[in-house]
Amino acid sequence: MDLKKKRVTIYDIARALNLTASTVSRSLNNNSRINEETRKQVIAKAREMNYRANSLASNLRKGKSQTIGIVVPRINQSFFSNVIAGIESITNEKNYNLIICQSNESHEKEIKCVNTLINQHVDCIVISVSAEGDDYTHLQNVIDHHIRLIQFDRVVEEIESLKVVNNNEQASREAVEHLIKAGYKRIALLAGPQNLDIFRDRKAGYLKALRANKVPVADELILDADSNNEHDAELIRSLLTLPNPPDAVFASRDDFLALGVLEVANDLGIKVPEQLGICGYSNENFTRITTPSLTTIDQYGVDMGKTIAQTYFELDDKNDETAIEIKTTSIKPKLIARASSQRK
Amino acid sequence: MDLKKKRVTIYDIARALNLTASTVSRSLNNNSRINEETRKQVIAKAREMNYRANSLASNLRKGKSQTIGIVVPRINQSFFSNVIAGIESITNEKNYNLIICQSNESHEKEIKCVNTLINQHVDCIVISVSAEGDDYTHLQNVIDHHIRLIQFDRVVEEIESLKVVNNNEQASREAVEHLIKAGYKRIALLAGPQNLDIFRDRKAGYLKALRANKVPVADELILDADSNNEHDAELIRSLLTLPNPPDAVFASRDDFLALGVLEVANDLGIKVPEQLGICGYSNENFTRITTPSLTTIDQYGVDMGKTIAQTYFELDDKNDETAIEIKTTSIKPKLIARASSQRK
DNA sequence: CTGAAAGCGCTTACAG
DNA sequence: CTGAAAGCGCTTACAG
Repeated sequence: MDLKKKRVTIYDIARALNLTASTVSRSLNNNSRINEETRKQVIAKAREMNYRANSLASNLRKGKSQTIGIVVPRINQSFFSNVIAGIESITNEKNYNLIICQSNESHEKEIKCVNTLINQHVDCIVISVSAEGDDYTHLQNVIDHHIRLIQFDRVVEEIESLKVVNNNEQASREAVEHLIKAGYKRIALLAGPQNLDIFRDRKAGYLKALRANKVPVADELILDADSNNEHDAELIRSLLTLPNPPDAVFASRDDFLALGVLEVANDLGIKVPEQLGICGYSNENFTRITTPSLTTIDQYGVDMGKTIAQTYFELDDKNDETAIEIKTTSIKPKLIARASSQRK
Repeated sequence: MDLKKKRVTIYDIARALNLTASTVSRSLNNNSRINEETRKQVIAKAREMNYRANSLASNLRKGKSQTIGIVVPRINQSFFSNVIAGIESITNEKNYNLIICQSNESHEKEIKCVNTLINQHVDCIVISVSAEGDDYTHLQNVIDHHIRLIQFDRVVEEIESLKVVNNNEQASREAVEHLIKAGYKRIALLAGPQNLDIFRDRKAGYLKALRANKVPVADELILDADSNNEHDAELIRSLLTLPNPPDAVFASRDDFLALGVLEVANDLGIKVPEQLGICGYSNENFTRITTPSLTTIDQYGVDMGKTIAQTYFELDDKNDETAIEIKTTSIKPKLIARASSQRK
């Protein structure tokens, strides 16, 4: 006993107007040569009957969905929500839809998201991979199903796709040189999960900065933080209570880790920035409002998002699958020097 | 010249196995009485051929999409991202998909989001309306198209749908009574846009608290803040520089406004909490880390999200459209008293 | 347990 | 400019 009334279809409109579904469809999509009079009638009747197109049907027929799927670790981190906003600003004009999914940093969930998007026949999948995991056949799968793949920020090098990234190595190098210039001598690195390229690059930038400035590299000052905030405090505490502790920390994983450093330092009675300099990564909103405010690196998320969408539409215009250059677009991030890294 | 190879369909699998599409479909959906041997063969072959179901087709055929659409003002505000996380935790188990849209506080964009979701044939739309706007025919439209509508937090009373809300009046009353008990005497209210129920309720709670405690109501201490952060600073400055200024502010719109109060106070050299008490709303992540930390109200976003999803599935189980009670579930929010409201 | 057939709501060559 | 017909990839009553 299904009481649901059925929705109005183009056939209902056609019947009401003594036309065929073909004509109704053409009128609604203001496509080919249609009598202007007919079109107006159809549009009016459609409105009157409160008609809504069935995207499932039209997408199935057309073989494309005008939809872009986005997979990010977390939608509520500034960087990712900025990228999403950037993408949206472009797709809105083009009347494309966005399906946003979050992997919650779980590799398993990420695979699920990607598979769902493949099933939904999205035209493009935009992804920044989760910290876990090392098997990327699900990304290859996207390509194999003829869906455009665009990776950003946390990209998997060996998967051949369009990529939009920051120059992480350079930004990290600048950040560490900034700390050196501020007079810090024992600069620790809290690195992100080293299975991801971006975090390896940041570590490389750190090492280059030290070497270029003849600052000795101390292995005990280099620690890997996983993506799980719960373990941050212990890790930081172990670092700051070393017999010969650091006088600065570059929390290259993200600002949440930098905030953790600030909090543990407060806890231990270590003065920031006098006794300890801190630099984070990502320019999260909160970095501006801590005391002292946190030095960090802005990744230009909105610009990255726009670039991603533009890249997609450029290729879509060409529509020539053989000619895709697997190009990587790099955006230069910017050091935001604030109080946490400036000794009086 | 379309070079796209076509995807594998159930017909391809059927052909490879000398079966019919019917049998393949049944095997893949492990539905009815299918020979276990056949099923195993089909599954194996599907995997071998890298088959992916076409959700567009199956949803079109089934007339439902196992998808829930969510429309929120902003995905990167703690409260909304918590609600989304809560919904996700339930829908994940049930293998439902989520389409997340943000209205960016624009009424026009909200209408566009809702219409897109209607066209996509989602089974349910979960929405918290934007601050702008007073015409809600787009919500009525959802119902008219036999899509389940669930409103939360910022609900429109006159639209008959399921609603999951906080008791805003009570929470606000408690917040203001907390300020009174802390010794503040001239408590200002920065209210949110008064076209929305929740902000009217919060104002009502404020007024009740004052009256119940025989604190005089001063009209010049009650200001409406719109949803646009850009105007906050001026508004706050005008309030704090009154000839007879307030000694506390309840920023009932949200914590961003409370943060603005803290910043303007710092600017003006007004000491918080000694000279000025502050209370915000929503328990944004950053409220914990300001100096002083901000008193606020936790809305239990994750719980609200879970309740929303559970409510949907309960009704879905009944599947009896006539018997829907248009019930409203209310969740009691909780005052989080921190340093910004506690005089030494 | 399996097959043949219809149909979900569209769009689009093909005719006229 | 409009119509008739096929088909997108599935699912599901109806037979057997």
